[in-house]
Amino acid sequence: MFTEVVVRKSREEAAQTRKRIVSAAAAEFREHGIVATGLADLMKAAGLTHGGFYKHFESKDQLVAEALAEALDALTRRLTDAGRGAVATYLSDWHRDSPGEGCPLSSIGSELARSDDKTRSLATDGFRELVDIIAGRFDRIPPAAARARALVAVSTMIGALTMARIVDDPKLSAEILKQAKKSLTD
Amino acid sequence: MFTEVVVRKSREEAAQTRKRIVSAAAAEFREHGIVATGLADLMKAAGLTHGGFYKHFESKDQLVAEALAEALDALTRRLTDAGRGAVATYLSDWHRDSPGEGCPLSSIGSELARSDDKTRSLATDGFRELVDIIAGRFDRIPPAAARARALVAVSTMIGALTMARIVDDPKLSAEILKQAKKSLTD
DNA sequence: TGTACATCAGTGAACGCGCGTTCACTGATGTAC
DNA sequence: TGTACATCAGTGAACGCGCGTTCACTGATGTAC
Repeated sequence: MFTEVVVRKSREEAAQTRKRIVSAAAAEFREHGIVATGLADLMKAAGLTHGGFYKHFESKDQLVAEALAEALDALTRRLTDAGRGAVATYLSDWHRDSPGEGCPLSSIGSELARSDDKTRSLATDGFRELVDIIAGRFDRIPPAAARARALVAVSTMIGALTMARIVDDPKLSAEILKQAKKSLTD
Repeated sequence: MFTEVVVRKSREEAAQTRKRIVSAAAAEFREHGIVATGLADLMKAAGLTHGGFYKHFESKDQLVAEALAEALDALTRRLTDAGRGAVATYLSDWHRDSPGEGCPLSSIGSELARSDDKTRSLATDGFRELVDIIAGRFDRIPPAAARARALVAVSTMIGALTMARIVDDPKLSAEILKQAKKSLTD
């Protein structure tokens, strides 16, 4: 009969709660889409009730921006760590099958094009960083040429991953990833 | 019989109404996203009230499928007509600035990956057709190699168009389209 | 040091609203005889 | 042929539901003295 009605957390715990919400959002948005994900579901995924949301964020849009930033940050770190295997990592079966943990430019790309200024600005920064990482792989050609090639390579990676997920034929899906990998891994 | 040959006005009008709804949906879904587009808005765009929707369709999902089919059909016709200019047409400023009239794989790509079987199957067919059209451009190499190259080329086109729309820097957006065009138009 | 009080993270009900879907109804169109 | 009836596209109200957001409240945490 000891129903715990309210438990006020310390400030440190509150900061951790905030991070938990952002992480849950980063996963849910990428998995189910931004518009299709409700705040109540999101807060539940973070282990909270929906009413507390506005103690941490001003609006859903603000959370979208922060979740995108976290997702992009995790991606660029992962690809930087992968080094020469960055392209292969991006175009892997694991990445295709784990939209909730992968590149947001692919999993919510068409929704990002319709998002607000802050979110699009963060997406732009993330894309530029991806281009830089891939350009670093083309170290035998001049930087300007490497950047130009990387711009196309990243576009190919994003398009290929998106299509590999849309397509309902596993063989075609595998072929898309394989050919894209092959063409980008001279 | 005579009555079967003679066009019955009301039924013909109903058939036209149906087409108008599908066309309005094809535009609205591509412009604002599938989930974000309500049936009431859609029917209004087609000049009707929302109640009549289910006289023509079983569900929103069925309309999504038909609207996607129309959008893909218009795209493949446009690119076929463009001939050698297919890639340039796809990666044009006009296409970037007209998501409601262009390629659905780019404008609603991430939503299609979460759509039902019928819709994903249609998207798969559309993608295959695009690959065939682009493969036709590579007529100096063996068909199998041309197809492999086209698979990557179409992925690049879709990824580049998606990113050109997301990015908030007009110069970067133009550069994405330009470099993708350059790399695909040897 | 202990005590009084202010702060504020989190709860759960409630707000107005729009969603996809259903339904009774209308009235022009199509059919039967 | 005209008349009676059936059909059905389209209307507009209504359904239950979930949305983003607001709010009164709780009670542990943090602060002042």
